[in-house]
Amino acid sequence: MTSSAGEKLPQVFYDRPTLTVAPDLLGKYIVYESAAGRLSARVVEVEAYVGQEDPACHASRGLTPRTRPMFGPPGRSYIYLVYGMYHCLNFVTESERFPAAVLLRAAEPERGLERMRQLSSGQDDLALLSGPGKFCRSFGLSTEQNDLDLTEGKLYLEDRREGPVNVATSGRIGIKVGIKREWRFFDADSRSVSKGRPL
DNA sequence: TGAATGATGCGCT
DNA sequence: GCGCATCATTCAT
Repeated sequence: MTSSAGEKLPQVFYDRPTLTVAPDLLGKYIVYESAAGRLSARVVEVEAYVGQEDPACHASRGLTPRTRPMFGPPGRSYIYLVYGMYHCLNFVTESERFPAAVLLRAAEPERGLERMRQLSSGQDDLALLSGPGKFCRSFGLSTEQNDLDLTEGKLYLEDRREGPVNVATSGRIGIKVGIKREWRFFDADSRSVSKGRPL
């Protein structure tokens, strides 16, 4: 195939318990073959949103047009608009009909830095992808990329078989319910994790 | 600390 | 159907 160094993560990677997939995503590479060139970044911060019993999960209010991707098969994208101006990218996990996903919160830029600077002018390179909204803006992602197959198309994750990541956990950020659950996972050695509440 | 900014979904009529 | 409170955020003041 045309893949470079890494291996595209297959559907079985996503078809596992969300709390297993989330920390496993740290150290993987998100790749987007956009019309303006190839963008890639190393994932350093994610959050898990698991099922209808999780009050912070969008799916807690049932199946709606917006949340439909989460109820679909694993290995697809779920992108939505938040606060009227920012987009958030999630990776759908677990089997079809069980709504769960991992929110990508931060990454370290790798390829396509010029393009990212163009899309998010005025940011330090290190801050380009340090937050869910910033990530989508710098990658040029919007609801047009919602519900894409991450195992087939231009948006996907790569495993480069890096060494183990120093995984740390904390409560999730920016939500009012379900805060007790320590379902935020980040690379403790990365300087690119998002701001937000302290640990 | 709060303003920007708009789709979503709930609770009414 | 219609209106309004709610938001998995960011940046400027």
